[in-house]
Amino acid sequence: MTTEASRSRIQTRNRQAILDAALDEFSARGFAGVTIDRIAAAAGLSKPNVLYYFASKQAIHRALLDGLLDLWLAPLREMDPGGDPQHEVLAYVRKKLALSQSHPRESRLFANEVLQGAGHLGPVLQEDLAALVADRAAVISRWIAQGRIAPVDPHHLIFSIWALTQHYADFEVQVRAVLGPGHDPYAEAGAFLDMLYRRLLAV
Amino acid sequence: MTTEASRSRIQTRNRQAILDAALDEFSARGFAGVTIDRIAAAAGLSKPNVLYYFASKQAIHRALLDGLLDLWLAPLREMDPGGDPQHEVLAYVRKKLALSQSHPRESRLFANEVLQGAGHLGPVLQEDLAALVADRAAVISRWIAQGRIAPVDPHHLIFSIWALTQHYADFEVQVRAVLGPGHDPYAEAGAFLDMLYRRLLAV
DNA sequence: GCGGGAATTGACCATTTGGTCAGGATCACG
DNA sequence: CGTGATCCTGACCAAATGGTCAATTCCCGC
Repeated sequence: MTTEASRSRIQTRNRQAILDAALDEFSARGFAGVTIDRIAAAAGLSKPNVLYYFASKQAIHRALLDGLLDLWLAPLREMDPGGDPQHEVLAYVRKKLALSQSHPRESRLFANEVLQGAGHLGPVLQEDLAALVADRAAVISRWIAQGRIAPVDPHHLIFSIWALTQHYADFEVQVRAVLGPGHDPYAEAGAFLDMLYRRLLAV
Repeated sequence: MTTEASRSRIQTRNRQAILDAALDEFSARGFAGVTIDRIAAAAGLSKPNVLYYFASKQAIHRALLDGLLDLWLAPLREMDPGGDPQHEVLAYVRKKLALSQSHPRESRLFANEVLQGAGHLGPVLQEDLAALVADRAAVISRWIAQGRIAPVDPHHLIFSIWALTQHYADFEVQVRAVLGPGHDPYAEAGAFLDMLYRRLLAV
């Protein structure tokens, strides 16, 4: 097993360059649309050298996908069952939107993957993801039962947050085409979503 | 120019079979992930025969994309500026959700395309789409000015409708993984979205 | 500064794939 | 039925691509 510490400086640098280049490529073209040559060029390496660090194109893709779900779900994990319901949901929305803004490539990689049937993510989705959501949905249900937020379907509330926040990363070209220049999509989205969830959840 | 009427029965049938098979494939794997052979097999034809009907793989893809935007935007076009604001928005949401349910492949094809930079759709997006949205945003702004719905950013209101409805088609595997069996995602989504937009727009 | 493992590469290979083409089968129609 | 146009196919090609490998260069600890 190659541990993180056991890697030389060159290893670390080149592996990182490859993963970064690959994230660019895969998120913008999908798995099949990418060639190892492109990744190599973008990383400033030769093709055989890329294959010296990763066994195959698949392996690069997998390395990228591993851990992606963790990053993606972190904000949901951070939702505090003991906090103020309305504040917790709004905080989640804001964090998720910030994630779309700071990690649009990851968002698109994820979208590409799910869109195309989630081959590699499939099992993880049904286990980890479903479990986490079930847990959070239960928390939200409790808040509703206590009359602290308005009644809504907790699952679809979560879906709505995913859809609304990821939309700005995944459909960025469309958003920009529609808004035209001179707009800050994320700033406007922040205000809009804040208002939306305030009104939706107000008792 | 080959007009619709000038096509023989065989032409019509085979072109249709090819487009249908290609829609399956492209929506599920993206442009690069599809081979002409796969399309041919799915359509029950040989590869050269497919190329007898379409000049290239690109041509099939383009044929699919042409007209897609029209289908996609039809419900927005149907929004009646003279109607009741709240009813018009809710009707739009319902139609768009119904479209996701009845045409998930088209939704995913569109998502794939936009996600990957909208190469072919790009120009159309900036012209037709931007113009239509600008027009509808103006209508919504008027409704707000008249105090007939609550104040919201019209552009982001429209984005939210796209995001929330298309999510159920584009991320279907995720939605199903989270909900588990025994759920009717679209029925639940219909109720949820109805409530969401009622609360958002209530004066 | 040197020895050995790590890093890198040019050349190469097999397979896949988009696309062509010449000819054969089939159909519509007089 | 016959004939011309439409429809279809097997065989083929060139380019692209994932991946291999032997040989070479580089780097780091001694």
